[in-house]
Amino acid sequence: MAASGKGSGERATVVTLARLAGVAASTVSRALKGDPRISLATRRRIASLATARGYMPNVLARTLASGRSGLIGLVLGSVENPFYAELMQEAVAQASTRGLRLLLLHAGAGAMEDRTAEALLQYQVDGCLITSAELSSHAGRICAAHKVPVVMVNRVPLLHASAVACDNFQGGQAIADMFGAAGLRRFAVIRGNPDSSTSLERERGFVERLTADRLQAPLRLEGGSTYLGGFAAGQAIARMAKPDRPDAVFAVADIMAIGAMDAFRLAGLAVPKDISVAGFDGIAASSRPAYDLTTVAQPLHEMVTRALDLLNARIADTDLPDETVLLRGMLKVRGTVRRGA
Amino acid sequence: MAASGKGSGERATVVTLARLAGVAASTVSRALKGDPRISLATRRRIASLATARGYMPNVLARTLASGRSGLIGLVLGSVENPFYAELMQEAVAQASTRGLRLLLLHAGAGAMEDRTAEALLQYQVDGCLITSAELSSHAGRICAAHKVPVVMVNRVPLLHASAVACDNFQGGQAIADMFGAAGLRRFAVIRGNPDSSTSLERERGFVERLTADRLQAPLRLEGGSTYLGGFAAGQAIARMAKPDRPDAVFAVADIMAIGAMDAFRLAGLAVPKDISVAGFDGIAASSRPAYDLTTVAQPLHEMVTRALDLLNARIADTDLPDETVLLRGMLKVRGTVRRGA
DNA sequence: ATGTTTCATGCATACGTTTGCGCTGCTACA
DNA sequence: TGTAGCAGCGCAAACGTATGCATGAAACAT
Repeated sequence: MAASGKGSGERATVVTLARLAGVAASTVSRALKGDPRISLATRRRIASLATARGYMPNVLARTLASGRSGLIGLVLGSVENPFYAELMQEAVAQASTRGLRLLLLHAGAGAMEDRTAEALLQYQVDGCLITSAELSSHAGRICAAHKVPVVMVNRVPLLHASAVACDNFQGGQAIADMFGAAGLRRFAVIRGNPDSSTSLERERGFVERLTADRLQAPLRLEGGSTYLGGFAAGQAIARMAKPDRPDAVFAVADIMAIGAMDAFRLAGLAVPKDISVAGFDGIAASSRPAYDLTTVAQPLHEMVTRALDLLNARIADTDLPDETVLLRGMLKVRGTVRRGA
Repeated sequence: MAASGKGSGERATVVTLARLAGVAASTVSRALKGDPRISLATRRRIASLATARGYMPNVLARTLASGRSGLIGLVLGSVENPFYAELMQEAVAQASTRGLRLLLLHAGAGAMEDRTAEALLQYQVDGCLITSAELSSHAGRICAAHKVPVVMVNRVPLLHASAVACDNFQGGQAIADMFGAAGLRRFAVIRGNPDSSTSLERERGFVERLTADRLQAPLRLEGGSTYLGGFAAGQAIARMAKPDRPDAVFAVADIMAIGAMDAFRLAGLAVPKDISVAGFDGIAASSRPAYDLTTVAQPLHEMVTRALDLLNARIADTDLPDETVLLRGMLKVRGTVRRGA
């Protein structure tokens, strides 16, 4: 049998199908969409012809004619933080079931920004999902100028855009409450990327709740939202004299919490006996027995669903007002926090 | 007024620019490409007009006319293994500098395969990078039928396709040599996904070299290329009575080695004092002080470069024969292997 | 001064699809 | 029997770009 198996050589188009069916190309186009103006009999005939010939619509041509590409730009920052890899995977899976495809764009530094934004326009994306802190303002502005709807994920919008995020503030508070209830009294917070609203909100929720409860204000260490940053912060904490040393550490991202735990372990500090640890995100690694990390898990599936909903609505109606959806994360108390009072 | 309609709100097209420059659209098209047939003066004039108007070519229209989309399909499997996340990031970065964009496709189970393959054709991808074991045969066949060049990364081709991979066999041998030189004598290998040629080759290299050196054939455990699989295998090993227990474990992927190390640690087994461990891939986590894992690092950057080169060549000339590039990995001896003889 | 190149550009058409509008017949109602 | 209404379909014009071929003019050689 021939390499192609199906088609008799040429790629099937609406025109070829039309010729075969003895109708006009427009009829084929409409029939394939189930347009009720075409009789059921004709629709069936064309449909079976299409599958027989292995017809695949040329999405690009459709875009040109209709203005809709079915393409969503997914702008990623670094995926060093596994949370973003998980987010991406979820986005790909859900977009695919909705018949959307993702154009993957990397938001590197500086000059790349323009290239990234260019691509968004050149490929006529219908909308855009942004998960990167750095380029949000620039690309966001460009998208707004060209009427491309934008939804930020895990970010609050700095500009004209909608957003879906976890209620980071509330999550930070929840951690503070939990530490307090466990009888912990000396705190540290490992901060994230200072440009990320997400990190700041988590920290703010934590700190404000401690203050409100008249608990000691936490020591603040920089972690930069990376494993290495968390590790370094953990080392710094481990080096402190016992009386000064915090008995509970909140890292505003799991990946940093994991780094800190590794540092503690290497320094001979036991978790949670000597020091309690909590993170935020609920990445897969947090549930590994080796860490069993207490954390606030982000509702990843729901976040992506809502983000695509928001985007879809704004693609259908460009004039919809911006909207921010805040979803509550789920506190998962696991083994890294000392029990009881 | 209808004739002029110069409103800067209008999206600039070749036609718009042509009208403004007082030339034909074809001249604009050629000028923007730097076609030497157009005089330098005209080219300059049009170029400046284009930037002034913020002209962005419509890639989709270009594709329709020229047949080249500049789009590369990137077919991913699960990114549970961080190696693939790193690979993806590298691919995005390099593709972007070459002016290629990536259409992200997820290779889920079963039914998704068809949807995935459909998308490849519908969006007229110029070529396709496949990193997923499961769907390689199916999607590969479809691509071949439609003359879409395919390059497998980290896979050897089962079918009509080119490929770039690390020399997995040689890497497995290198691990065996290193274990032997360290005086280790009782071995275990934690196997990967049984459908993945990569995993099998690593294992084969390891086993054959041990055999060739008249060393004991290794115990074989299943790890399924996941953290959890590695962890379970580690637990199984840790449960063994000391005299039977291997003194060296080769996990054919770092993520499994890390799982096994966690299991050892939890079981009170010290690495490398009680047991030596080696992995394969060189993922970021392997270099963390908490693991400091001996491994064979894959030349990620080089692999992606070669893969894109292969793809480019086959896009330019569809009749180029398939080619498989094997790159040597780099053995990184770190702290998880007992020193000396 | 005439014929021949070379250069710079325009014309037309193609790519595959969508979509507004118009054209047939047929049915039904008066 | 005439005519309005409607179901079913075709025509043709987009969408933005690329490209083979034709064209006109200038430069060159004869």
